[in-house]
Amino acid sequence: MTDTRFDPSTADGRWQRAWDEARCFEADSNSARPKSYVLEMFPYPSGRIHIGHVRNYTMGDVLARYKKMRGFEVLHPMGWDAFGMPAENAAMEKGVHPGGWTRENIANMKAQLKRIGFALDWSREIATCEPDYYGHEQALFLDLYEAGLVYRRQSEVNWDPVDMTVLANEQVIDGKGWRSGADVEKRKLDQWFLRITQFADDLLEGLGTLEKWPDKVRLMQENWIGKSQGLEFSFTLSNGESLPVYTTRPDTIFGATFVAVAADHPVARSLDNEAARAFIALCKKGGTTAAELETAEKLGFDTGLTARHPFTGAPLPVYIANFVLMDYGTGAIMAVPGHDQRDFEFATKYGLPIPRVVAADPADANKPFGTEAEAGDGVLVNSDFLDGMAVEAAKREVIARAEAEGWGKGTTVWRLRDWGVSRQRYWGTPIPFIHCAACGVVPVPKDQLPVVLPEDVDFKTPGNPLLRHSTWKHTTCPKCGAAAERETDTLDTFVDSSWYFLRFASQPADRPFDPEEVAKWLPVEQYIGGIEHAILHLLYARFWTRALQHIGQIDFAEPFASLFTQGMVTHATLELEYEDPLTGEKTGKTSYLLPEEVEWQGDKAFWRDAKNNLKPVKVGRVIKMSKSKKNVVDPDTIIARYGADAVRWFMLSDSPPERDLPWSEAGIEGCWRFVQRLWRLFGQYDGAAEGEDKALLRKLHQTVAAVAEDIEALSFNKAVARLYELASAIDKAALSATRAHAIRTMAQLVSPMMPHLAEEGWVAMGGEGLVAMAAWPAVDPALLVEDEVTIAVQHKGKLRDTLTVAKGLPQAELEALALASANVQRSLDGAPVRKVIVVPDRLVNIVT
RNA sequence: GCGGGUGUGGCGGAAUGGUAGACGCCGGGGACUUAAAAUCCCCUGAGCUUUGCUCGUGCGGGUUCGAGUCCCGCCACCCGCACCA
Repeated sequence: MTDTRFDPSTADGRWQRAWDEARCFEADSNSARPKSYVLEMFPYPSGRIHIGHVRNYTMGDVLARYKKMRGFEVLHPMGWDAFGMPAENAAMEKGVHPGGWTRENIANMKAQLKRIGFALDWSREIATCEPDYYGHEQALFLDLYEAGLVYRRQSEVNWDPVDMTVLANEQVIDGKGWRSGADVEKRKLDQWFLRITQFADDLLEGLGTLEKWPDKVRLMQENWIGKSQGLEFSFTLSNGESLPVYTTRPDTIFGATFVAVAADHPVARSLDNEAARAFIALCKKGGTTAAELETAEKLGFDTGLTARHPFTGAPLPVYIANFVLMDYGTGAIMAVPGHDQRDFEFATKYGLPIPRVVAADPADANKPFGTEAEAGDGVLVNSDFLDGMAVEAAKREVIARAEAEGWGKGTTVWRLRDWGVSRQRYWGTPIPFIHCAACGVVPVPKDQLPVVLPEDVDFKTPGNPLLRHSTWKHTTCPKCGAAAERETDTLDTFVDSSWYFLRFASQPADRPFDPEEVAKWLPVEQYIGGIEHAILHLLYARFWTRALQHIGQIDFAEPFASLFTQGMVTHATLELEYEDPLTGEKTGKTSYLLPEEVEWQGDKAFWRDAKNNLKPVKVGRVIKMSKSKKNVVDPDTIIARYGADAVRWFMLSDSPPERDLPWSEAGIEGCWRFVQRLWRLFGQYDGAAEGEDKALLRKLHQTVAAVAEDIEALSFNKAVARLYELASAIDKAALSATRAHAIRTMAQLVSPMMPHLAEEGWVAMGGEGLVAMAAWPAVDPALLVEDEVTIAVQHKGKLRDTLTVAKGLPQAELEALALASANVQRSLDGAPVRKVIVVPDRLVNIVT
């Protein structure tokens, strides 16, 4: 066999073509094998595959290839989350068409993915921006409309008054539009909503069945749904009107010292008062995000109205407050400054009283507050009939009294809000409705779908091109035939990603999916993606699946049986300080460098200038790779240099997959060396060698079992460590039939991770067919157990000695051996033994 | 601000409440070579009075024969917050 180096530049492409020709990775839904659906979150086609994608898809690929070797019929598809803002930004900045830009990006990224050797079923590829995808989405949207799950109402958006356009939250920077720099305003528009709140309880309950989801994601979703029990009641205002409020802390009702309403609350808007209008206008400034609202300084406006306290009859001042949300509860609150931080800050600012009604101990009833509210548990004080009660009992008591006296009732309130899906943008799925002056809002008949986006649009003027288009929106009413206008809002791209996993299972031309095929493949056995999707995407996909179940199109509620959230790929930032070209002095200005532009000497980085001088480079913090910081590596560059397998191996090594992975030149070099080391090992395969090596055989079987276990647990870093150990054991072993067998088995074991090298070695060692199609090696359980164990001997909890003994040695013998140890005797130094703890096959701890 | 997570040698990390630091990287020493690259072997948490002892898993407490692991209180960093995907 050859002793030259493994050459990925020729081998990678050769095997990628071989897999394509054998159509290895096309899923056959008629197969009798057990099925396994492995899915990674599909990418946005930004133009280039990011190293984070490589990590994500390598993990899924290892699992998919492994499952195939274990005899499963594997569905491992790939597609493109192809609608969204970046395409429109590119159109505005570079004058390209969003569709052309997106499709070109898809072609580039697909070629990149192919070069990494992923075992993907490209015959099922989808792009959400094509009418043969989004047309079916429009049909599903109409189905949900018929089921009463779609409605329209007014909702706030970020409005840029200079660009005359709606801004996304990320386009609002410090309350100003990112392009215009103008102060952003909140503006109300008629928008489309999905009734996700109808499934709130169900989505919450369903979390309990998702045993293979990370606890943290389930907890985040639970908190997001935010089920709370509270009291809804109405204050009578001094003008005679009634003001409904909702509180989750009815127990603290005697601590209420004021009432606050949202800026867009009817009570606020009805004030005939210049100062009030000015204050409401002030509240309209700034963005719409929760983070912004909650960190902004608490501001209020005294309406002059008072509200009558339901128990004491005291008049409480009514404020308009910028921290009260119209979307949650009733848009009005009873404020209890002692026991709510926001109310506390507000009361402090406006000099309102802060009484204590909950104390850790009844004796602390008049203990003053520090600089913060106390939201914790305790006993009610200063609260009339509630005094002495625990918080929970007091909540029940107040609700019971309110209900008995008829002025309020116990209510369940959800933090979860309905899903606003309207986007005032071009590059998205057109919402299939028509506005008719006579008939109102009319759905587009299904036989007229898809409503296709016009291609002839321009982005020279700001705003939605669909609104400006000369013909597109003009149509006729499907009901009365009169002239009418199309809806110009498009759907949130989260809608596109809420059902793509169904379309992968089957792609009929006349329907969104074939229910029988979906039943065969779904739910997804393993879903892999970033933690940043823990709430929105995953909750919306769960909702959409439930909605389809609700209308009888599918018969399961949860799309993803098992979820894994992987960490990011990170790298230090590299900064070079400019020097004045004439004087050579530092200018204080710096620029970021790409990792490939620096040279390392130990942990110091340098940049080589045009005159071949080395300039020191400042190595910054290790952070998520981002284009703006230039701390990125391009998958194509490193694959060209090291081959796909070394890159794949790096993605799996060292860092646990759920944690961040710091990219390093030294690390990828190490992976490259291991690729070559395995290649040399394959070269040592000798099919004619004789003799058994029991120790190596044991190590081999232990490794096969452990690697299988690690891959199934997605603990790739541990599997990698095991394979390093096995490689070292084989290296050290003398020539034998066992050694040859182990070398050949190694090709199978690394095949999910380094498939090109594995194929090349497999064929060189006379393996039949493709190793990608070979079976996973069998394990002999008898070879997994060791017959000797090492026992730790401790005295005073510290290690004093170790003993190597036969497995299963009785406790009394272990104890005797431990006490006989010279190290133990020296440590004991004659002290009397009080107690000996023996854990069989593990340790002996002597207590004195 | 609210919700969630993470923290172990110079670095990435391993460790069913039971020998902390597996495995890899970096570094040091050696072999091979005219030389280099490549490769192979050995060493590599800190300190000390070095057959061994002490300290050591972000910080401060606690439970336990025994704590990286369990409990309480902090600190730092990361993710999400509903129109980025």
